[in-house]
Amino acid sequence: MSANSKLTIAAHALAWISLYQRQGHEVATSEQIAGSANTNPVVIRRLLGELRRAGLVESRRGVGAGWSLARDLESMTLLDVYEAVEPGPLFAMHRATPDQGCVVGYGIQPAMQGIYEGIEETLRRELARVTLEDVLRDVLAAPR
Amino acid sequence: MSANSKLTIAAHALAWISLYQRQGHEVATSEQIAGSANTNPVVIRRLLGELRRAGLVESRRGVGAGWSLARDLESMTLLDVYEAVEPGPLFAMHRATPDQGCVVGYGIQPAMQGIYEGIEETLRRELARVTLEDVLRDVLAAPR
DNA sequence: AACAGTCGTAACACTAATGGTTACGACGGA
DNA sequence: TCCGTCGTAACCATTAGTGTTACGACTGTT
Repeated sequence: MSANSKLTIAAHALAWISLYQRQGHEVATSEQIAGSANTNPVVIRRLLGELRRAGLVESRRGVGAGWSLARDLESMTLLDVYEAVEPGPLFAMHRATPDQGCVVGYGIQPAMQGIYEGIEETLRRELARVTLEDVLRDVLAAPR
Repeated sequence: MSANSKLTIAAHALAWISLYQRQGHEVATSEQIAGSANTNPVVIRRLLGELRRAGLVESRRGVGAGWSLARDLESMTLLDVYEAVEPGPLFAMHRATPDQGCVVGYGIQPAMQGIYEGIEETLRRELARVTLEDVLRDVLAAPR
């Protein structure tokens, strides 16, 4: 499947910002976060831009600019982040419309759509059970 | 996320083969299935080849060749199909190793891996709850 | 023995998504 | 006015999925 690390990087960025703020700083820069995540600052800015549209973070411009949390980590779940950065459904239908004259071709899409909806709902429930505060706690619990 | 229709096409093919066999035919050809799914026979052969490796279907060669089910649809779940056609994990880690000198960079991967494992286990449980017989029933239940 | 139909698979092209990089204008505090 | 950072466009590289052509391998039939 997709080698999609957006959810991981987003969680990384949120945990980093929160920890940095707890150390007394007001905002974190995309360059600092990119250094920790070992990627490019533009990648971080793009990703945090999506999180800002979802109301999870805020950004300040000008000198002394950077990113800060818009809400408490406790109130943010992986589902919030997932919906902010992952647009489409988990499973896709046929690329081309199947043969509507065939019984299977006619009925397969409604059948699979119903099944997929149930599965994705379960996935969302699982993602909603994990807060970013949980993530940060797990991060700090890693053995040295 | 990934526009990945392999699971859908695989379910389509299995339902089609089963229905065709219930009508008295021994084997279905990749060309027939491709006609119903509106795709190329080679795509179907590749996909069914993966299902054969997983023990879900069998193929016969020579004249009068084609594909047949290796097991009853009742004993096949979407998880069997999913594992046969989807290789990797649902969520990926960072492309490049994060900064191991940073607390977050050091702890993020074990933390996310633990979380992701739980979520994927839930996904597998959901997929295992749906048999291909369920899928075929839903297909035939589509209103005309 | 030859033929014909179908699988098995390699090779290639096309598309879309993701991620990395450079560049540069916009913004706002000093 | 200057400087640091965001916002965003543009482009490239890589990868995965899909569609297509081609052709050898296999096997029942004639």
